[in-house]
Amino acid sequence: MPELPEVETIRRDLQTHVSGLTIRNVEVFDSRVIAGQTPESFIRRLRGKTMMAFDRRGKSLIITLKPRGFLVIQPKMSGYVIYHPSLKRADQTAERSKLKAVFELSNKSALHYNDHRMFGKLYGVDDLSSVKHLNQLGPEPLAPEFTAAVLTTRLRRTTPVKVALMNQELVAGIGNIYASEILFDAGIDPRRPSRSLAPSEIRRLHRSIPKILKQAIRMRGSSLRDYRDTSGQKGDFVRCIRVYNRAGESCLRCGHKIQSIVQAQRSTFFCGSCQK
DNA sequence: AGGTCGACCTGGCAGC
DNA sequence: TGCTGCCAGGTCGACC
Repeated sequence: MPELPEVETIRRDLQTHVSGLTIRNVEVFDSRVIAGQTPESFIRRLRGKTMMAFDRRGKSLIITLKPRGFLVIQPKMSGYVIYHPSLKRADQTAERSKLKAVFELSNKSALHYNDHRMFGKLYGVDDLSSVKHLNQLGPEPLAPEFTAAVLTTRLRRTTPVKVALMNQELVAGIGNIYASEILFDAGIDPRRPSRSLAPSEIRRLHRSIPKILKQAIRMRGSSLRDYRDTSGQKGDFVRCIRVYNRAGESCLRCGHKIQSIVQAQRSTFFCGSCQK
């Protein structure tokens, strides 16, 4: 799915294009994307509300509504949001089979929520505390509070460091691509128990996390398959990827073959020579 | 407490 | 040209 850099890209785009616009109508094409309520109650809750602020927590987008309420979008593996400056009929979009919900806005523009695997969720709530996963998220890795000391505490466990980085309760927003890329950048073997990292290694990791995430945000994220930004464009970070999905290819730093292993049921990619 | 595993879904692609 | 099996950016709950 969209990880932190992709959701942050969507957030910035929406803030630019639809801030202050009112949701005139909502259409839901598959009720499975609506979390915790019927599509009818979701629609009732959102209709007539004005989108005032666009925030991100981890991999979730949080839209603050006026006079009250929030729209939370959790795209998971394959969700993304497209902004259509002029209203289009749903059946005229190229994304028809992926289109799960349409938000018609006050200036005749529209937001389309696409998600072909349908793991993603849309929440319409009055109170953010009712969105359980948001309350369990660890610190934001780009916030000043995310210090090396905080990271040290968070990594005090036996879990392999790659698995720990992907645990949203320890740090919010890092997924499978960026966990591998961050560990390559820091020169740390993903299989190491996270508590075995020396202070100097934690400091390296602590520098690599924002470095890679910010670089990915500048490149507008990674599009391996589904992900698109709000104008339908692919993210460019794929050009900067050094290990993810490169099993058997040469390490761009040392020339050794990139290895692939499975950790916590997810593929991990690393260079056994550069990462110790 | 902390780890692993199946489940949730659809579709693209490699290999036969 | 099918068909089968595997794989995919995430998370949750059941189990050990």
